[in-house]
Amino acid sequence: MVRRGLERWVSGRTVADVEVGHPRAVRRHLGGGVDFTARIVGGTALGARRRGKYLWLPLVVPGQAPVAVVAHLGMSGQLLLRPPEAPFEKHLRVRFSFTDRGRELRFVDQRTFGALVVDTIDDVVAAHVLDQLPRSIAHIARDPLDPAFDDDALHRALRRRHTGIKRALLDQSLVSGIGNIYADEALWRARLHAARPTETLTRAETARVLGAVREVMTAALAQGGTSFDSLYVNVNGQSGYFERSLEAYGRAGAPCRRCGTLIVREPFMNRSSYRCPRCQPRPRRARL
DNA sequence: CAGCGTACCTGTAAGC
DNA sequence: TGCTTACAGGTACGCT
Repeated sequence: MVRRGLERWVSGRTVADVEVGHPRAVRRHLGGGVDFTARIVGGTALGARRRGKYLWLPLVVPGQAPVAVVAHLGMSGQLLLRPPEAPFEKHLRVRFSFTDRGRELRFVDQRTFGALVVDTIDDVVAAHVLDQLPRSIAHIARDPLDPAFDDDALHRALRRRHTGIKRALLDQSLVSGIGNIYADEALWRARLHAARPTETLTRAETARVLGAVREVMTAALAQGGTSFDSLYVNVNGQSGYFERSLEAYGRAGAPCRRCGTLIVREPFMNRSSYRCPRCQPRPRRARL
């Protein structure tokens, strides 16, 4: 959704100036804010791409190798398209203005977990810039809704791993786009415990998990989608999804909508997991 | 090297 | 009422 909005609003436009208002927003850019700006001013955006939780804008800069502005929105990040005269948002971190003096792109991020990087794109034939992955996210796997996602390869990768299924689902190098909430929802649907060892997963179980992940992502996408009909690119695609469809996440003490057993909350990696103790019993050999 | 724990940050909500 | 503490989230890095 955000990607589509970006594509529509930013494609073909040339960056006039960049203002980095908060150094933390570019902390993963090695050259710092000055270099971040220098590398993209004068560059023209070719489109907008996404992989997992990352978005990027491939840019052609005259006299330079193509680059990409790579964004991770973290939990609270937004990319907004605002008139230049619009008052600054409280948590405005980075501002991109364009030579056409139209709407500027603003990166707004309350909790500062999001980050922007200017990255190189390897081995580029100019015509294929849009197909290349920026270097910094070369390790990010496809998401399960990607037509090129390989279900069988994931199954084999899981069987090779020695960890719990929830940890694996959160590992963006195995499968991308899944966070704590989607993981809990998918595991509830697939009736699997978070600590189920990945090396013992059957083909049918992997298929069940993948099917569940796809259902959750599709539902979230459908409900989050409403937010982008306004003139800005909104990101908080979960707001609508939160209200209705959650079956496990955040429902501690509430009855499981399949069997009525009370959902429990358990500590997991310094945060929480939610599950139905009856539908998702702890496996004899658990890997958390 | 694979797997696991933790720091990073800030607003909200619960607890005293 | 006002202060303190816990919690939420994804990633990168350090340790075993």
